[in-house]
Amino acid sequence: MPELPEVETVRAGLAPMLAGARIGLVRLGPLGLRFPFPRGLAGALEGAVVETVARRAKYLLFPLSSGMTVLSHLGMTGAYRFAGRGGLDGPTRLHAPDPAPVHDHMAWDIDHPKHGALELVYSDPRRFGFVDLFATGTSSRFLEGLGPEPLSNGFDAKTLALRFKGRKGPVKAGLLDQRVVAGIGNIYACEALHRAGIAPTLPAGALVGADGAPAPALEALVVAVRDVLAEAIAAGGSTFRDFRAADGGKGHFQEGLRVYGREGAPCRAPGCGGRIARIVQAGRSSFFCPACQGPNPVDASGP
DNA sequence: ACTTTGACCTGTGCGC
DNA sequence: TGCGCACAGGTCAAAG
Repeated sequence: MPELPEVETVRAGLAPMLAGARIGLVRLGPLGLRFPFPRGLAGALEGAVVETVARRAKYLLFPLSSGMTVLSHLGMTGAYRFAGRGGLDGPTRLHAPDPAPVHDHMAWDIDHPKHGALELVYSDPRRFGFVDLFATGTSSRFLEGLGPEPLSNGFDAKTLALRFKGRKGPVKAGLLDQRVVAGIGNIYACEALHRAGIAPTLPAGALVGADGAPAPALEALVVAVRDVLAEAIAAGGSTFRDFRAADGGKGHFQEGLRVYGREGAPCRAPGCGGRIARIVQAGRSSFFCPACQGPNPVDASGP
């Protein structure tokens, strides 16, 4: 489910309640998540103060006063919510989206200097999420090799050209490769390609000139990626199916989606008149407009 | 070295 | 109404 804008929305929702809070009792479900909970997780959390709530790519990071950092990935269906401590009558529980206790897998009692005693609950029906624990200042294996943050200065056409050069696979797969650029998922890959007018099937390497310089379309793609992610963050993410922010609220960027989930609907590009198509690439749906995307922007000046 | 395909799970929505 | 199937925002490991 959650891509960078949704994870950022979760981060922003957690931070005011969690940063500065001291963690009390930690409860971990017996099933674990995608992987078993790391050994020592509860011990690292209990008694520690959460220093900040940070994000890298689609990962949430909780650096603790104990010198450890907890990393959390939401998978497809992971969600955090706050509840009143110890039962159904806490005030924040009222905002929770229909709690389904069988899918609650982790809960932290927390004590915040301003907000008092609360419980932070992680639920994840499909259990594709996972948690890691590492010493602050070292790294997690999940963070190794990640590409640049797409909204940072480290992401530009030059660095993208370096990673796309010679790549024969489709540009859609290139955008989803977290080593190329970190945080883009299926929705925003489709949206960015549409905004840049690039067919998802175009080989990534076709956006790089023989001299390694980025083609104009690649410059456009960088702008499109930054724009769509920034707009989605401003809108609180996309609640396509079941994404919920930590306060239980829905994002509303799905209204701004131009291709994702719109198979058969008219293209929203001004004056286009095409219809959105869906194809499957690498086992995942790609939505695009055959009329205004590609098929081959780089060869426009070719033979 | 690279790219594609399962596998991991549960829930939902659709066609029959 | 009920059943079976396709599909879902993720990543990793194995197979090509």
